[in-house]
Amino acid sequence: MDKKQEIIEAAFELFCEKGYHLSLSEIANVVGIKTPSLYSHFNNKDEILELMIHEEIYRYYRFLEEKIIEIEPMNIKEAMRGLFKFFMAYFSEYKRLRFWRTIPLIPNEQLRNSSSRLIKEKDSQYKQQLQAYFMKGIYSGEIKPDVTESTLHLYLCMIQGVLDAMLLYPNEYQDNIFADEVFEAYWHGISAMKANK
Amino acid sequence: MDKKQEIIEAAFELFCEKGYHLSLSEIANVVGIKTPSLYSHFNNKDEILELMIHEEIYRYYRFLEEKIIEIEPMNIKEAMRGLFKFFMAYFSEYKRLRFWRTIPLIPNEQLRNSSSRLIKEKDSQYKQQLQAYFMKGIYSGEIKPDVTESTLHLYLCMIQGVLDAMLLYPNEYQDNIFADEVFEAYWHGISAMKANK
DNA sequence: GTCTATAGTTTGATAGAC
DNA sequence: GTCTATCAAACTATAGAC
Repeated sequence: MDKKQEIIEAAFELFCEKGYHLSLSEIANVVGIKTPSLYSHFNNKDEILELMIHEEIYRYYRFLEEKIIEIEPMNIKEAMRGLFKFFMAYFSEYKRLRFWRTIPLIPNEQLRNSSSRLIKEKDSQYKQQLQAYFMKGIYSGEIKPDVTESTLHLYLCMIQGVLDAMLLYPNEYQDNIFADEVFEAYWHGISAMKANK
Repeated sequence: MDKKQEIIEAAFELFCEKGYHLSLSEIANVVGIKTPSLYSHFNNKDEILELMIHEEIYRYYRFLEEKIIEIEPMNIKEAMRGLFKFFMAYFSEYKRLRFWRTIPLIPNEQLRNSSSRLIKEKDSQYKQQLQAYFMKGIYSGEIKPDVTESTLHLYLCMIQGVLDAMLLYPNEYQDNIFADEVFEAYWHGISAMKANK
């Protein structure tokens, strides 16, 4: 494999574990070279981190876009459940949870900002698509007609909240029973159906 | 003021900003002494951090317990809204948001575990109280009778999710309009009242 | 309790041989 | 591209004078 890519992947693993303060010597050790050799591929530490972080962000949103397309033909409940399960599946790898939670806490302001900005851009794109699906669910009569778009925000908050629980209680929320029940509680609140026990 | 306490408070500020890798020289600088003088008050860096972190955790849950008692006589909607607003008020100080989000990511395993354990203990206590209030709301007819206790988990997830948005988008979600609307969307889903638009 | 001086380690980064 | 040798800086921590 390309050495440059190997370095980036090692940096990813270490970043998930140690955050911004991963050391170049650890990276070099993982890929089997000495620290100064890293400088044949990158100009400095931040360049490695920036490339690695942006790569994972793009990768994640590529997955998400695929999923968004996949759920498009479904009815709104199955679509929202499917997307919910996508998040649970992606973040069932604990290191990914740590990766995303670490980004807003990066001490290097420039790197933190460039990463946060990229996430915001991508976020607003897929949320617009989601918004459209949601409205369709209201028009089709699957969702109660009197819900506001804040109900979609509630959905997204719910997802973040479940991920938080998974971060604070690793091992305990792996089975996803907790997550599934929270989703059902959410759906129960917005469903137009009366007896969907 | 007690020098020891001054050190702890300086450590808190710096921890919120830089996480575990705050340096002793920065702490010493803030409180106006030289680095080695810190060792007259503490045995090592981790001891400062552990004391500081545990102190803030206790402080937070003391506030929370007070609030829990305060909302007890209210009807369930006002109680849940009041508690929600408590979280928003406490975490409107950005550094506190960073403090709590940093804890699960502390690289020092021992410190991370001792802190996480304390949080879990305190969490389970207040969640039991909250559970009791919630059930009361169901029995009193304010909450739809067919909701499960996962609906309470949804409430807690919602709170975490709103805080996440505040962390990723500082400045933008300060006004709390977003937060209030999400709460209303939540309540709308569980309220027994039909036309509470 | 606070200081100066200092030890011992690790870090990110560079120079230059091969 | 990778190495050895090396640098300057930062870090936690200790010894010992006052």
